[in-house]
Amino acid sequence: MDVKQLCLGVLTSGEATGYDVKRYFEENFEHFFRAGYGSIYPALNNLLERGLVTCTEQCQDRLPDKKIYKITELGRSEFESALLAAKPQHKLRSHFLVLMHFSHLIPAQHTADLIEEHIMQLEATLAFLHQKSQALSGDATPGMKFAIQYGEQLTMHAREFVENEGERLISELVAA
Amino acid sequence: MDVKQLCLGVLTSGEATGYDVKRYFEENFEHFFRAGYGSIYPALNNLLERGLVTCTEQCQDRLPDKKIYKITELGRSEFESALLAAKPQHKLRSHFLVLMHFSHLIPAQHTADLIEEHIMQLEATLAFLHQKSQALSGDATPGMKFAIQYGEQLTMHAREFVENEGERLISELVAA
DNA sequence: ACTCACATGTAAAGAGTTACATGATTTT
DNA sequence: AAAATCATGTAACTCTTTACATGTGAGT
Repeated sequence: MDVKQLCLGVLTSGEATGYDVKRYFEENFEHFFRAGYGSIYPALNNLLERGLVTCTEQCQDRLPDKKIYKITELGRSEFESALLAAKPQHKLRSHFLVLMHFSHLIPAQHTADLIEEHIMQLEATLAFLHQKSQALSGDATPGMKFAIQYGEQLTMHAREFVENEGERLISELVAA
Repeated sequence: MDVKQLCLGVLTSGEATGYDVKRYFEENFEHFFRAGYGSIYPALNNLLERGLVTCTEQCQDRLPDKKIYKITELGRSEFESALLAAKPQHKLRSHFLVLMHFSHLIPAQHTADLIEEHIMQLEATLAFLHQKSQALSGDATPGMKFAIQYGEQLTMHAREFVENEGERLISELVAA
């Protein structure tokens, strides 16, 4: 499951430009898989070379040409194989927790600031996912709902933990 | 916050060999930051070159020589600066959620298997963190406890979510 | 005047993972 | 007899991030 395959996956729900694919990533995968233009555009060209997608160039009045990508039958079966072969990895990479682990080496105020910043980030994510979750339309599949609600619930619990235990942590650091 | 800096951080709590550093990663950072020998050994050599650690070679009877690394004053201040400069990123990368998002493209049974596998992984992590959390000794700092308990709590909530909503997801997929 | 949305890409650098390579000792 | 623990490292590969490079149109 790399960016190439994810782009293919995005294209299973319809034609899209590289720009559209990026937006799809942002709107649906933001909390568990991110990709920038620097990996999406090369990925689409790679899929094109391998015949997994086709590309139609559409000239636009004053804007640059659009390249509209469409998945082929080969691409669709390739994606389905990839789904069946993929291992369900699930990994957190948190500098925030690294910093908390070493919080005895920094001023307590700095730790407090980091915690507050982290809570604000969690709240932003939560606001986004909550709105997504509320706006789930009929064409969202059960799996898509599951992925969004997973993010929503877990982010909620993370905020709760960090709010409660964060305060305790600060007071213990100040006391010491 | 890369592997080099984390190695430096590990060495703030005492001398260690590359092997020891790896073990420290496994026992303390497993749920939020992982590193293999392939990044740890080169990292330690880099720190040595930059004078942030010193190295004492200790011959052993029948085993290969040990290289015992120790942080220098320069290393210590470098690490503290790194802690102050680090951004508290916190990112999940989940192929599991990708697979759930696209679960309408695979057999319901496969989704069920993936969910079960994920639950088992969560339970393994939970068992590990729970034991860690229970065994927290007096020399664990409040920050270290925070990082472990964060993992424990969030993994617990994740398991709860996946157990409940996973079953609902499967039944919705089967119905469709 | 500035920023956001639209639109596409490349190149270089940085980071991490995996496989390879070696070998003794202890435990199962 | 096999696997786990101790112990170090390299090389190739994969992957991602960041910066660069360019430009219009609409809204504030």
